[in-house]
Amino acid sequence: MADVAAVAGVSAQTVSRVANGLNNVEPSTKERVLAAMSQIGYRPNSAARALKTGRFNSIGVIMFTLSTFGNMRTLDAIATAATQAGYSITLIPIALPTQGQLLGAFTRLSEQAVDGVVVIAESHILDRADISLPTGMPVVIVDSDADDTYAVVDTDQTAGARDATRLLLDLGHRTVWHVSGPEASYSAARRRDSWLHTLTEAGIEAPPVLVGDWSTNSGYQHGLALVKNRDVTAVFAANDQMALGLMRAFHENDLAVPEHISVVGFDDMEESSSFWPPLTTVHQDFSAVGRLCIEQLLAQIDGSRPSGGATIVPTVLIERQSTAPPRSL
Amino acid sequence: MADVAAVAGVSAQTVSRVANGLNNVEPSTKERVLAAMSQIGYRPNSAARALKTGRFNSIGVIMFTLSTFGNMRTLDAIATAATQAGYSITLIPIALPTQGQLLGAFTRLSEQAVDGVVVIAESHILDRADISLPTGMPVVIVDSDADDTYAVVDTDQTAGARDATRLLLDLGHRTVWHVSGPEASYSAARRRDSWLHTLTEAGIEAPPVLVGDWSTNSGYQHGLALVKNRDVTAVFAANDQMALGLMRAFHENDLAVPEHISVVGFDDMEESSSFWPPLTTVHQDFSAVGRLCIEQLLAQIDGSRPSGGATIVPTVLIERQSTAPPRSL
DNA sequence: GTGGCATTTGTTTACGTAAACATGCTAGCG
DNA sequence: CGCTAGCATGTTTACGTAAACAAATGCCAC
Repeated sequence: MADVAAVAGVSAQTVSRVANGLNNVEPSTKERVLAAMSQIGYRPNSAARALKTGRFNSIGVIMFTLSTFGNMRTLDAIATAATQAGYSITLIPIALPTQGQLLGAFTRLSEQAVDGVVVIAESHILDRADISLPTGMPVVIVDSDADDTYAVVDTDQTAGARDATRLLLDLGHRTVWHVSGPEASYSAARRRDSWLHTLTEAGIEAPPVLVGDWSTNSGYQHGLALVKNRDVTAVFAANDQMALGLMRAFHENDLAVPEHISVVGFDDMEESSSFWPPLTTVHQDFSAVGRLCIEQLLAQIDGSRPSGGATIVPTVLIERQSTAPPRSL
Repeated sequence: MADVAAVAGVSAQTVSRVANGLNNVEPSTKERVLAAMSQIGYRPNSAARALKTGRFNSIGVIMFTLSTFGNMRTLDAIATAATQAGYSITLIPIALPTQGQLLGAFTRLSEQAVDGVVVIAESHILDRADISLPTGMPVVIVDSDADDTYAVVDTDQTAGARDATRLLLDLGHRTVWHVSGPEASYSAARRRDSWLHTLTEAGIEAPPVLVGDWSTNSGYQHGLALVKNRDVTAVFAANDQMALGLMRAFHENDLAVPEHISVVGFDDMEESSSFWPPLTTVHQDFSAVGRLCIEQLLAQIDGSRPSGGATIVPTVLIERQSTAPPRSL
């Protein structure tokens, strides 16, 4: 900066003003400074700027895995919204959600240059008392328990699972089986609870929960088991990938979907409409989740909003061709 | 830091030494400093540290979209590898790969606190003379043209597409149709060229290229058109999603896969083994690509390696149930 | 014509840290 | 016993920037 100032024949402060686009600079001076900048190849030093202003213009995102569809889409939306607001994204992935890993990530993050944090946790781990973010750091949590201290943004898992279950009941199925996500996942738990509640409310005793791990293969394995039970006419899978695995198992055993068995998923991946048959599923608006995360976080950062409270994004049930009334009707 | 020093009764420099884990500190002193740190809740200021050391311990990633399978997997691998090496990831997404957007991203990045950049470009845009990274910034490019100036890491698109095409020819198909990725994509171009070359080499005149956009739906649309041409017995799609769309169109029109038509994809998504039928495809090792990116970038950062040169990651053809000899055989 | 105000530019300072250098102390050796 | 080497610790300084304050100029109203 000093070099630029020397070339342009002005003070460093004036260079700073030009760099920051302040308007109280004579146009001719500004031009001279800009010329000097490009001549020298001046690049502002963000470290120094951050040191001075206390702002980093960056948002940290802690995730357990990028490799699930929902997390990826959420990250995409967060990144897009953050970029539009002039923030960049600092990504801190955690391979295994062990406590040590998480603690490490938070420590790292506290040393990182971020103005706020989005945690895409998918588990109960945040409840642990021994884990804490640096005091005063704005936080928004996605897809996890809501401690009142933190702001939470999430899809309406409950309504989505209820709609999926009801659809199958309304079609005339006597009961609905459920392939859930893993035990540790909070959204899996909520989908399962809502499914259970919907059945109970209808006076139906629920069949045992089939616990999967979100993967296509776990759906396939449960599908192979279900094939042996000819009473099964309707299955609600907690995500589209497991629904796909189920359908593969059914196909391989000559059980037609939806003629013999109806299948409903959750997520509405881009591919789901091209599965065979096209999958009836619960659409999640990941873009809205990401957008709201940034919105809330920025509000916390500029101090215009307290940290607590939950924001729920509605779901939409998309009926395609994997659901039909049971054959006996 | 000054507060910590005061509480511990030492100088700020000693606090700094403790914070950086230097060993030339008396154990008792160290203990006192650590106690003072946790009492005060001291967090090192990364901006000041970066300002002083010139190192940010962060790697920038410029991407056009997170929403393709390959980009997401690559990012995941990059993030994992970077984290293990003690670096965090700064993400800069670009919604539309227009020149202005890209320029803006590079400008932003040059102001960001990064020690190096990975560009996941998927297009020719980098060739533009008017776009340049800050001089001296280490760069690795994935999935794009190789200007000799930059290091490039990429999947062996050519071998993958050749293997896919050859498989179909070896099964006895008289020709192989191709649904390509979008014009602007470099990897799409290479897969198409390799398909074309393989056919030509076998003395077969290639059918017209069907240009898709990676999406399931574009595969579906081309599939609907292909159905009308009963001569088509084999299709190679440039990614798994388009292959899925193709199969949907074939199913809807009672063309059995692979009995009537064989389909091969590219990518080997997790879901592909559960498509109906399970998809024969070309497996890409995205983890290796990500790992190599970071490896090369870190080597550039510590100065142990010049910037040029390409690294190619091999592919593996995975035969599943979407391919078979043509019916006439 | 003079006082006051707005506008542009310059000067000083501090952000939190780590490198470079300086100091003081202890131990080991002849 | 005195000298030096080595180690723990302290002091000074600079990284690049922007806020706060100061100064210089020009303009307007009375």
